[in-house]
Amino acid sequence: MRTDRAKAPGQQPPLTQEALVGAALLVLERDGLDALSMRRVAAELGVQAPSLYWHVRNKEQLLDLLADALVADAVPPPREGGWREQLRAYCHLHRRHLLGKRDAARVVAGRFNLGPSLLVILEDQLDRLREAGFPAAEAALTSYLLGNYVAGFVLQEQSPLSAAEAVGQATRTEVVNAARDHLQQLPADRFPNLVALAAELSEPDMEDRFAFGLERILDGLATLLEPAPGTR
Amino acid sequence: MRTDRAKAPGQQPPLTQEALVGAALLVLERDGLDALSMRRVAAELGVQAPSLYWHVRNKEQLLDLLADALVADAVPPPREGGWREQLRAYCHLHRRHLLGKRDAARVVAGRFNLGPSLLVILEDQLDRLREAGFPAAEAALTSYLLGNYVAGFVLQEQSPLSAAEAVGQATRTEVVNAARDHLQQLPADRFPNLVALAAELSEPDMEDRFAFGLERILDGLATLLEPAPGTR
DNA sequence: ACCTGAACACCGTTCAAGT
DNA sequence: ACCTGAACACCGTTCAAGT
Repeated sequence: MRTDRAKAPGQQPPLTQEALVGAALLVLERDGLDALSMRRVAAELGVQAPSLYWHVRNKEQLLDLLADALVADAVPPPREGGWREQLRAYCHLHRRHLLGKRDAARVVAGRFNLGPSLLVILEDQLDRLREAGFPAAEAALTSYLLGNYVAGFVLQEQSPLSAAEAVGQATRTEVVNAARDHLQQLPADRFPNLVALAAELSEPDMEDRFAFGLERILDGLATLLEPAPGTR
Repeated sequence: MRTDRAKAPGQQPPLTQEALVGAALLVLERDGLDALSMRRVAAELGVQAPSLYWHVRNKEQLLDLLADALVADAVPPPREGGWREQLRAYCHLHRRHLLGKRDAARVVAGRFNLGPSLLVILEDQLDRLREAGFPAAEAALTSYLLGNYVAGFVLQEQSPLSAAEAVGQATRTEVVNAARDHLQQLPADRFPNLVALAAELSEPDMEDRFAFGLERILDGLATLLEPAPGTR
């Protein structure tokens, strides 16, 4: 085997943080997060693993940098329409963006690092929110809420449904069917709702689920911004 | 060293899935998720690592079981007050419950396995939602939304703020202060909102953030259930 | 300043072999 | 049926040593 070295033909590009992140992006996309090791990133650069530690404190820091790189090429929606339309577009784009990159949500979710790319997005979002009339504190809270919602949702969405699927021993629809059957065969006296809603619960139309949650949040933000007539 | 064996004085309790899960819970609470290895769980049971594979397909399956065990002792809120109060209480309890167990959100979030304990909670939630007048499909979507929100939120909340904190080289307030300073020193012409909102963005009053998002969601569900007067 | 070799202390998982 | 020993193919990280 011995594929460790001589893999990258030209290793003239100097080893920098950006080079590490580029290699990490490549490994992530090609091999997935579980296979993303320091050794493999190093091999991608034609270098030994310990060399990376000169440019990066540890793997966690590399993952922080990777997370920021994953949102670097996100494209904000056009600045037209009301704040609702803009936030909706923002979230749908963000979801699509994460879904387009392998294991992206697993890297991004639960990682609070204010990298340069994220700062640009955050600034843009806050600006739109302020312009829409959101007070400062509420704008910050809203931005956090939306980012959290999208990342958390896609995390679920990108995760294997079960250990069986993760290991490739069952396809996604097999798992879904098994789940529905399982729910339907529960004792109807103890779990009437699960039995009745077996299909809705097990068949994950993620598009619908995402839109549902997002519209609830947008509605909630609307009543915050424009309280219902007669409330004040 | 050799602490592998003879650690558990009585290994008479037969090796079962429940025993594995119990040991895994113990290791998780004591050593954290990063230290939760098959070998360590086995050691906890006075047994060799390969033995576990007789009772469990692989580590993923053990984590699935662990995730369900983590919500097994969740206590649903009292069944009094309107649906809003009940859902609010549900989510706050769920958050507190996850926060109370080390790395719990990291195990639970992004893992969709319908274990027995989760089924009980789901049934109870659906029942309350149906009783409150939610149509079947909306009840299922709402339950998913809330579960996703809480798990995703706590995942962020329980995660280290940066690689520095993870490695114990900086305290949480040090990281927060550094983040605030970083935001404040950004060029004010390009990042006016980040500079202005530096404090709000970097000082994470997680209690507030959680409540804010939750109230928005509840408001959104309210307008779904009881459309604003004059809308129809 | 930057990279390598060798090593340490681990991993998850398989599989023949034991009982 | 259930557990062990030994092994395979890996990990992240440190550190002296090289250039």
